[in-house]
Amino acid sequence: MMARTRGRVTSKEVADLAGVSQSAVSRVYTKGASVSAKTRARVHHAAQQLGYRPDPLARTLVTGRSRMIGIVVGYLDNQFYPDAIQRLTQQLQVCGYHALIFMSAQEIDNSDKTLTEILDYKVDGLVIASASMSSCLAQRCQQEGIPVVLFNRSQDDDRLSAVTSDNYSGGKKVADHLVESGFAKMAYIAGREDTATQRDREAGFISGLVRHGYALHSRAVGQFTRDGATEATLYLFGPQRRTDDRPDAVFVANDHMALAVMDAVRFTCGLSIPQDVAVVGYDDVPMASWPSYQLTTVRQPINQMVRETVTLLLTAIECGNSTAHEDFKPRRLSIDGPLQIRHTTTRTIS
Amino acid sequence: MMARTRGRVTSKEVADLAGVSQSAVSRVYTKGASVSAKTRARVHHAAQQLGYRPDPLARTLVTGRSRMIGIVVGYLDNQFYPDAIQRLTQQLQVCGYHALIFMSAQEIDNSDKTLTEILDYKVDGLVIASASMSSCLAQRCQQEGIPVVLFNRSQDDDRLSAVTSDNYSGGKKVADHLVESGFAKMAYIAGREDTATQRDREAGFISGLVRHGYALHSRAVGQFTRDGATEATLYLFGPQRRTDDRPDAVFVANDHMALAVMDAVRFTCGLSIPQDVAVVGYDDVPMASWPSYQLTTVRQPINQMVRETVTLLLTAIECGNSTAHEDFKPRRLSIDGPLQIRHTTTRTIS
DNA sequence: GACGTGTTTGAATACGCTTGCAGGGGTGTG
DNA sequence: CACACCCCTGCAAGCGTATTCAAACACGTC
Repeated sequence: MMARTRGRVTSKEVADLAGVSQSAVSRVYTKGASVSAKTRARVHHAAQQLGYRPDPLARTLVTGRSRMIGIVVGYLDNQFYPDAIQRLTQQLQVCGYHALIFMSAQEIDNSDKTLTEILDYKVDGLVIASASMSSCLAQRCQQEGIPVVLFNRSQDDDRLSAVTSDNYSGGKKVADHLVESGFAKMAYIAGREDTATQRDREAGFISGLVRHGYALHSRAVGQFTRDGATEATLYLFGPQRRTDDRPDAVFVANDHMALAVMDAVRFTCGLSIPQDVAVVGYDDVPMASWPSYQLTTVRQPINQMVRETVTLLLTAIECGNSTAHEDFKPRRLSIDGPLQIRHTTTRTIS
Repeated sequence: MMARTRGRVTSKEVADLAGVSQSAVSRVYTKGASVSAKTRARVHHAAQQLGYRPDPLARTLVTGRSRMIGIVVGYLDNQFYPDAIQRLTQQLQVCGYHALIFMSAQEIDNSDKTLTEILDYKVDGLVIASASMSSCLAQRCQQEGIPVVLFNRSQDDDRLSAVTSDNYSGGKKVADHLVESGFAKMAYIAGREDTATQRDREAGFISGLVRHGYALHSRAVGQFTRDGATEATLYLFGPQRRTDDRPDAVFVANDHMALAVMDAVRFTCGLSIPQDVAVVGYDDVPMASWPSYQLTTVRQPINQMVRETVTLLLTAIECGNSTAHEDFKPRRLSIDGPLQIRHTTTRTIS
C-alpha cells in the first residue's frame, strides 16, 4: 500500500511491476475477459502494492458507458424527494452505478440547460423526478439513446417509462374512507394542474365520491407548494366563508401541502382536526406520522417504486447496448399503496 | 441544428466542416487560448450546424480537472442537509461547477469505500457534510491533492478547512436568553459526542450558564437522531422523574432532534411548552417556524456558509493548480448566527 | 525590402483505458 | 507425431480532447 504523492497509478505501472502487458491488467478488471488464474494473481498483487484503481473516466471514454445515472429533481422542500433520492442512490450503488444528482430550478429555460449538461456527462440513464421538466426534453434524451424513467411523475406521452404509485386508486381509497367515516362535504386541494399525478389523484377521488353518491363540495389549487396550500386553505376555510358552507373534510394532493393545510386550519382558522375538518394527504412522508400531525395519508410504496425504477432503467440500459435500443418497450408501472389511517380522520364518537 | 442519430459530434468533425484543424476547434472552447476572430466565427458556425458540445469527460482525461465537486452527506432526514445541498449545488452551478452527491451510510467501512469511489471520479474538490466520515479519510483526500472543506462540521485536525456557524457563541446566546427569560433548571440534549459541532454548542451553553451563576441541571444524549432525542426526552421528563427535579428548559443540539423533543414532551409526557418546559434548538430549519412548533432556535446563516464554502473550495482549487498546493493554508470559518426567538421560550406572564 | 515582435495555426503527442486481432502455448484426438 | 482446438496473451489502434512546438503569418519600424 505505497503512498502516491504524484498523480495516479496507471495500469501501465501495474503491468510493469507484475511483468505483464498493460492489456492483461485491463482484462483483470474487465468482467468477462479471459485471464489465467496466474496472471490474475500477479496483477492483483502488484495492484495492491501500488494502490491501483482503474480510472472510470478513461474507461467511459472508450466504452461509452459511465455507470452513472442522472437523477433530476426539483426542490427538496418536500421531504418525499430527499427520501427518494437517498433510496435511489443506495439502490443504484448496490447495482454498481452512481447517482449524479441535478437540481432543476423552476424555470424551464434553466432546466433545458441543466439537461444538456447532464447529457454531456454521458450518463447511462436518467431518472426524472422533477415536475418542472418539460416533456420534450425527456424525449430528447430518449432520442439520444439514453433510457429515461419518470419517477412519481407520469406523462401524457407514452413513449416514456414511468413509475408511480396508483394515484387514481389512491384517490379513490381516500373517498371511500371519508365517506365511510361519515364526512359529507368533501373538498380537494390540488397540486400543479399540469401534472398527471395531480390529475389522477383528483380523478380517483372524485370518481370515488360519485360512486357513493357524493359530489366534490369545493376545490382550490395549492400548486404543490406550502404557500400555495396555505392560501388555498384560507380560501376554503377562511372567515369569509359561511360556517354551513365549510367543508368537513379535505383531501390534499400531497403531504407537503397537507401539513401546511393542517397548520393553517388549526392556527389561522382556529378549527380543530378532525372535529371541525378532517384532513388527508398523499405520500406518507416521515412527518405525517409525527405526533403533532398524525396525518391520514396514502402511502407511496417508495421502496418498491425505487426498486422498479432501477430495474426498469438497468434493463433498458442493458438491452439498449446489446440490441437495437429503439425497440425497447417503455413501461408504465403504477404500484398500489395502502391508505394509512391516522388521527386526522378518526372522529371521536359524539 | 442537425439531429445526430449515431454517437456524438466530435471536434474533428467540426474542424473538417469549418476547414480548420482540430486544435483550432479545441482552442475556441478553451478559455484563454489565442484564436483569431475569423476562425472563431467559422468554428462557432460549424459547431452550431452540427450541434457540437465539447465532451467534458475527454477534457477531464487530459486536463485532470473535472469541474465536479463531490458533496458527501449522511442521512437526509434532517432537513438542514437537503436545504444545504440545494444551495451548494446552485452556488456551484453559478461558478461553472457541478455537484456530485454521495450518500455515506452510517457504517465507517462503507463510507471508506464511498470516498474511494469519489476520488476515482476525479472530483476537483470535496465538501464533507457528513458526521460519519472519519477524519483520516478526509486527510487522505488532502494528501491526494484535492481540496476539502468541512461543512457544518469542524475537526480537531486543523489541517482541514471548515465552515461552521459559531457554535460556541450560539450556545452562549441560548444560555443568555433562557436565563433572561427566567428559566432556572436548564437541561441539555446532546448530539453525537464525537463531533466538534456538538461539543462547541454544549461548551458555549454551559459557559453561558456559568457566567450567570447557573449550572447545567441535567443532560442526555440524543445522537442527532429523532429516536435518540425521543429517548433522551423520556429520560429527562418521563414519569420516573420527580416533578421538582424536572428541568424547566432544555437546549437541544439541533432542530431535527428538538422537534422530536417537542413531540415527546407534549404528547408522551403530557407537558406544555413553554409553560412546563421551554425548548430551544439549533439550525432554524424551515419546520422550526411552522405554527405547530414555533421553535426558538439559533439560525445557521446557511447562505453565507454556502458562499464561504464555495469560495474557500474554489480558491483552493485554483491555487492548487497554479502553485504548489501543499502550502495552501487551511482556514476555519465560524460565522455568527442570530438567535431566533419564538414561542417555545416566551413564557406568558403569570 | 529586411527585420523583429507578437499572434495564429496545424501536426503531433499524451491522457488511461478497452478491445479486435493474431500469435503462442497447452491439451486431447487420430 | 501431426493436427485441430481452445485458452491466454501482447500488440496496436483507438475513445475525444488539451497542449507543446515549431512553423507560418501579420504588422509596424527602420
